[in-house]
Amino acid sequence: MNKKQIQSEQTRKKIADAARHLFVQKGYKATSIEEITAATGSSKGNLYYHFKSKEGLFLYLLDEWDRDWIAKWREKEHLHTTATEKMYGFAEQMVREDLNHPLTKAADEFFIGDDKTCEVEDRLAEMVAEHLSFNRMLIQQGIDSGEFRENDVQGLALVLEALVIGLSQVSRRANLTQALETYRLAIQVFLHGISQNK
Amino acid sequence: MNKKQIQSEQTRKKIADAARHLFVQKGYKATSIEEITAATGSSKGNLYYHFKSKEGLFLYLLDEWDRDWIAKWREKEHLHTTATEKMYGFAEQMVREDLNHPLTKAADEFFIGDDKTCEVEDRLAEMVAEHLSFNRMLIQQGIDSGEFRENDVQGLALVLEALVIGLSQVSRRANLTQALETYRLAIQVFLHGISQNK
DNA sequence: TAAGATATTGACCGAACGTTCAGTATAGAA
DNA sequence: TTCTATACTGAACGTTCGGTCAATATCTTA
Repeated sequence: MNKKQIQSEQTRKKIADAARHLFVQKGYKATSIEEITAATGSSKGNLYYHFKSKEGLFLYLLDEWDRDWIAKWREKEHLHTTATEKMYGFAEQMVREDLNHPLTKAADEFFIGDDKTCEVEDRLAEMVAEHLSFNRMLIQQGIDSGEFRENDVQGLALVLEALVIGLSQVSRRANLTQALETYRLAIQVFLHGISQNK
Repeated sequence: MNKKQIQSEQTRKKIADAARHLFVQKGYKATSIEEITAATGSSKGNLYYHFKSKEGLFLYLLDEWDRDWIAKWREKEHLHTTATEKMYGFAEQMVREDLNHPLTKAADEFFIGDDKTCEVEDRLAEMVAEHLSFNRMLIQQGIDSGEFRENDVQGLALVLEALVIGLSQVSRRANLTQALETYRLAIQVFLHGISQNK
């Protein structure tokens, strides 16, 4: 690869990294192009040379995030045998790789806002569906193995999604160990409940 | 009261209602003053005659919401005897009175955003603390009565808060019956868990 | 009814933001 | 070295938005 191509790709990566960090920290709308370029040191025009638009940049980050997440999950999934273990692993990856990932905060802005492009809307709907499908699979697995009680799987998938989204928001300003603790407790509650009658 | 005063108060209420509806539906930033005035039929200047600023309007809505919520809760609290029943009642009120209340969506925007006034920041921190305190009380009550297993109360309060926040987001585009169902299931899971081993 | 207080209007302002573009710098090809 | 495609710059543009204000309408009071 050319020296120029390498440098170009580095710049692209630099912009993407800075943007990801800012989107995650401040949300989509609250992050300005100017801030992103200020964080990279390169110029506004250069950002638009590498990315079609702000939406396009965000979309790129979503895709990247999605690919990374699934890859990392597949890497570690086999370490967990039971569905219960998988659930804790799921929570752990959520916190470790992903605490405050772009989706949680920014996707919501897109869903509600009226300035979204069809392309983004479709992609987001797709991602939420994937999430719910993932949750359903995880839960169904536990039910099949007898770990979890028979129940409304779709409903539980939704509840789990809600829990994860809420946890991400509540933990946004917490440090990693605190967040991990809260996530673990949440999953523990989700799995075992707090009811006394056993 | 004067005819003029009555009309003025009606206008004020009309603006507040429209603003609440829009904030709840679209979030804080995404809702423009122009939209609010368009929804009320009155003018921009008139809004600024009745409210100090956009932030002031939002703050007013938060206070109003808070007062209403607590009043309604106190009204119905005695109907529930056990902590378990209270928890369901809590969820029901959340959905019925409050599905997508201003706090959930907009408070998050304020917390992260850098354009917040100290006054708003303090008020929001106060409200979150109140929420957690409320949750703690509810949970502690259940533990004292033997309904809930002994556990980390502060942590559980945080988890419950996360659950409620997440549920509100997930249910934003659902109808009331669907939302109620999801909330009930979530509380049921929170209370009893999904684990098989009893 | 006249004067004054109160309520309402909408054009306007300045700042912020996403986006564009004419121009410059640089690395590889010829 | 010269030429060209690629990488990059930053001033400028159009739009949006929160907020202001002088003018006007409406109601109360004396």
